[in-house]
Amino acid sequence: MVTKPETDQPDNWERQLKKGWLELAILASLRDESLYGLEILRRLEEGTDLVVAEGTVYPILSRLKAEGLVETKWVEGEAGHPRKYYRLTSAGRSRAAAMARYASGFLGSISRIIAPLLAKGEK
Amino acid sequence: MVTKPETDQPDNWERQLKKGWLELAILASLRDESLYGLEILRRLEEGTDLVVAEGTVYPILSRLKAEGLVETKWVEGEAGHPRKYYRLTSAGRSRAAAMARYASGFLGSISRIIAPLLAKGEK
DNA sequence: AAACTTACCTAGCAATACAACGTATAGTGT
DNA sequence: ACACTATACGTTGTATTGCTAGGTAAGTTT
Repeated sequence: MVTKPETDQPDNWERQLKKGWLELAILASLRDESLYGLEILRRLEEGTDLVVAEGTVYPILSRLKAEGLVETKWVEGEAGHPRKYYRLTSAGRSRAAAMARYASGFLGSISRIIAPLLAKGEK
Repeated sequence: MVTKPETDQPDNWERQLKKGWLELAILASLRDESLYGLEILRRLEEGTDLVVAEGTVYPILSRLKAEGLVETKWVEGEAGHPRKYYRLTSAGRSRAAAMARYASGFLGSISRIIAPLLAKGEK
């Protein structure tokens, strides 16, 4: 019989809270400059709580391209493997702005909800 | 040939951004009082941007109970159908506090990310 | 030429949210 | 007695997401 952890994924909910926000984070990281895949990944690790794996970022980038929110350009040289640089399209820029506006309201709601839970004494 | 909307679900990403946060919102709504299913749903509609359907709330409540985060009590009278009241357990209270702490940091990250996107002129 | 590094990509799986249904109890109208 | 409505709880199937665990490709180092 295998000792199988039943509810022993104490940070499962952490993963779930991040769902959907990666798309916004990636679009936001491309606002001012073109970046390539792994570079985006590193920006997210440094600047946010959104630590992700490669297998997470690339599918999202493919999706964004399929939706016409970003466009790509291969660049050779500089490094071993050629890099695929991603750039926001105008549609991507609009989407990023719309998501940011929605997110702003959403964050306000959540802030109000969790305020009482953050009071000292609640552990 | 069918006229099929390709990327015409303009608010699909809205749904995705909410993923995972309902659990926190529900736990938070139960902090001070016991509520029953539909009452929780109405609180969320009034107090937050988290407009949800019944088919969304009940499975989550079942999950929370299975995890031991809430406990239930049937109450008859008052209304037609007996109501199932949900109450936080001590484990649920701890979880709510932990999620709130994590969420607080997460909200900060997202705020920093989207700040440039909210500047006027971005539409 | 073998090993390492950087970079990109692709199944298959688990978890979530939702629409659309179904069930149960009580009250109201005729 | 019968249909109708309102309230409340529950379930099934589908679409979407993110992740683990692999694989491919190009160039540099030893």
